[in-house]
Amino acid sequence: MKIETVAHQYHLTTPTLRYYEQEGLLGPVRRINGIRDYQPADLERLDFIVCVKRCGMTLHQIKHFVDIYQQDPATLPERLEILQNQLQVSREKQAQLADSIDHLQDKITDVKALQTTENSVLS
Amino acid sequence: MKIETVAHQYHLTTPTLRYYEQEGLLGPVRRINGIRDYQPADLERLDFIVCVKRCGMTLHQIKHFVDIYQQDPATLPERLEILQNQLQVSREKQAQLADSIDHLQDKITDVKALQTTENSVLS
DNA sequence: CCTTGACTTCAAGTATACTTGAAGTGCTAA
DNA sequence: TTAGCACTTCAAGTATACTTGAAGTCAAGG
Repeated sequence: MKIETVAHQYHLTTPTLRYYEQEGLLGPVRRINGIRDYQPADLERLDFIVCVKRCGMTLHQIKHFVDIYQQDPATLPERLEILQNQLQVSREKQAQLADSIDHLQDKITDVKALQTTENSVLS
Repeated sequence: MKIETVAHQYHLTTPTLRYYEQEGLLGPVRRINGIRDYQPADLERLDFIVCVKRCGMTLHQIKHFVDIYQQDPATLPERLEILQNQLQVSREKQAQLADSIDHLQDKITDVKALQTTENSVLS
């Protein structure tokens, strides 16, 4: 699969994909002419990248993970620890976000009340 | 209330508070000697800043909001629109985060399964 | 054949949000 | 009174994540 197709499917830009590659997060094979050819395994990894990035992992941390992902068996405990750690962090984020959304709703209610007051003053 | 106290209470640093002020998000009164004195109204605004920042609003957007907040009544519809817009964005973020957390949990299950396989191979 | 458009590399630029450093002022407690 | 700490300003530096620009290659269609 070509870079443009991948970019489109993942709602990314082609420079972003090249940037991720430059940072060591991806490494699609190349055709003879140098053109990137994304394989299913690359897309699977991209799924993971998009997922953990949304959870708040930095590209640097993601790189470390994909690095140890290669050397398989010995790194399983570390991989588990990283993922569990990230899960905890993400859950905290989730709780904070839920809280902030509540506050935002309260604020909206306040503004709506103010608007009503405004209208009654004008009438 | 002094800057250090505020920073401590909001889990921010004093340079961050000064930076927010520089960006026009806050404007605590000063004592004669120039020292910032945060009033309850400033803390309320800081509550709001922390809240919408967690929802994903940029400092730039926050500044715009606090700017129109001053000139009160005419800006009520715009304020409402901004808040409602942000609420929608935040809810999308929330949904994506929930989704990513699910994937993360699946990944953890996978790694745990791999570890068990590893163990059974070794035994 | 030659233009068009997607691909390539590499370097430099941008946006956001802080952080750090230098240099100085002023209250407080030994 | 003097040491020390928190306060001040202003400028410059850092981290993260891209984005943009320049210059060039290559395959397909008119």
